Amino acid sequence: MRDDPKDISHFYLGVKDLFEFPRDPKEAIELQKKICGFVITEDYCNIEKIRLIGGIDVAYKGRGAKEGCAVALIWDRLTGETVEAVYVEESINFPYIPGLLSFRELPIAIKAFDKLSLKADLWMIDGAGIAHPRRLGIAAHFGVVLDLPAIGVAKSRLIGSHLPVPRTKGSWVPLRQNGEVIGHVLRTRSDVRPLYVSPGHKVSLLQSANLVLACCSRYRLPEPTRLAHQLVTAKVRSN
DNA sequence: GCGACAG
DNA sequence: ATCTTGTCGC
Repeated sequence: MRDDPKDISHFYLGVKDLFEFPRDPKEAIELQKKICGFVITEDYCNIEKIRLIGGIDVAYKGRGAKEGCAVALIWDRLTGETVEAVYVEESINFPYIPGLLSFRELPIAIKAFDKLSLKADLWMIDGAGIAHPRRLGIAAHFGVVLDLPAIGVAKSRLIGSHLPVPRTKGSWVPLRQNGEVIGHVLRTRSDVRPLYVSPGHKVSLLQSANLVLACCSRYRLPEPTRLAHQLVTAKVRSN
């Protein structure tokens, strides 16, 4: 159990609400409504100073298996090297329900996060940030709960609509819902399906896209997420 | 009622 | 996410 509330969200919600993961979908939705009000979509640090970026990915053993595996790692943006990586396993009970992904993967993601000894300046999470029905995708939930800057990097769309994205790397178009911009559809590689990037917490819409693009070299996914995915996949299929 | 639907 | 081989292209 945690006992180190540091900001407004922790002060008003308390560790009980923040680290609670209901089994009941109805309760999960109510909790999202309660937490979403604390998401911050403004930059909380100089982009220039962001050097260590964290990445987390979850994998499952078998088809309907309940065993989940997760890798959390910290990638150095300047050297392009992974400075630390940890692996954890845990049974996963909550089912996959569009809109409630965090209640399935956040528990094990936090378990992996806690195992790290180093601290990242920012986190990139597979899935949506505020580009979510209640503006609390897994990346936003992660950010508020841990009080850390986070960005949602989804490989496909959950909600929102957008115009076609130019086919060249670096191009992007806003992702919107009812006129409100909730993220960006970013082309991280020419002629390759774009990514759906949205702020998770303490990062703006513009910087979210800029940072993800800054972490992409020759692959579709940004390095932190790509490397984490590569590691869990290797781990899960070897055991 | 009928589709859509992160991982 | 997961079940799966080869294959087309830069």
